[in-house]
Amino acid sequence: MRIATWNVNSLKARMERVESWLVDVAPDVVCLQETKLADGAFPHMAFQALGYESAHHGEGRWNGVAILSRVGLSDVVAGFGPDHSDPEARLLWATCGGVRVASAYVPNGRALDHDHYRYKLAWLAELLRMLDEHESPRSPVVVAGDFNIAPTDADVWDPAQFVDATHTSEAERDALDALISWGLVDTFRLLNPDPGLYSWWDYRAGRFHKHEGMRIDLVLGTAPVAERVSFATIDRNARKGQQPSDHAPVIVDLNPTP
DNA sequence: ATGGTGGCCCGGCCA
Repeated sequence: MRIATWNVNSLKARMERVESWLVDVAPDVVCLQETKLADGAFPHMAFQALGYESAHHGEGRWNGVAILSRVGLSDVVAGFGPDHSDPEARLLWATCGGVRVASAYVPNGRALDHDHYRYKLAWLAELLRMLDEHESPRSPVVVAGDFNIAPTDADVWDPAQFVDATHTSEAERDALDALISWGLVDTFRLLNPDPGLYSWWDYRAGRFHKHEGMRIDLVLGTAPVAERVSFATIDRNARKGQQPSDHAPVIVDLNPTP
């Protein structure tokens, strides 16, 4: 089973690229972030024509997450569940091919002294609470998306540029470590230990061409998922050419269940 | 160099 995550930075602006990428890469499950669409504008039919069922949780102008699947899509839950509201559309769950999948768009944080940073930390705590209450680390669970956190300094081209900034702060990394301690594994890193592997590059200052980016898009999986990982890559080709997203997709292949 | 680019939708916010 091939599972991928991609922050598309507006599905409306990216739809042609996403469609040709689906044909080329042939993923079984795709988690999308930053669709920037209302639910009524989501192109379910276009994805169905390519063989994918889809679910979307959006609010229009900002945020928006989706899951595409050609291995089944059921038990869809938007956000943190009915009893725990989130003012923004950043989380969507579905069961696909025997795996409980979440598409997550973690808040950016903006700045360490900003309210949005406190929202980011609270949001990550809510995600952990939801995992604790509804999922088991002994079951196949994937949380994939744009975490807006670089797990270590090896995931940042120049850590000095992020001192006193978001994405690398101790509290953010502690929150990510709490998810890992719950029982999630950074599946990409299992097969790709080298530094300098990034999934996001700022549009400005030619960062992509200078290989100056960060690895902030993660496919986290519980042990029953991690032990099936056969291949993992970041699809840098999708960041090239005309009108790319500023993120590249992360692709992880799982062996069949034994 | 406290900018730069690109998305929203058309002035300013957000990443």
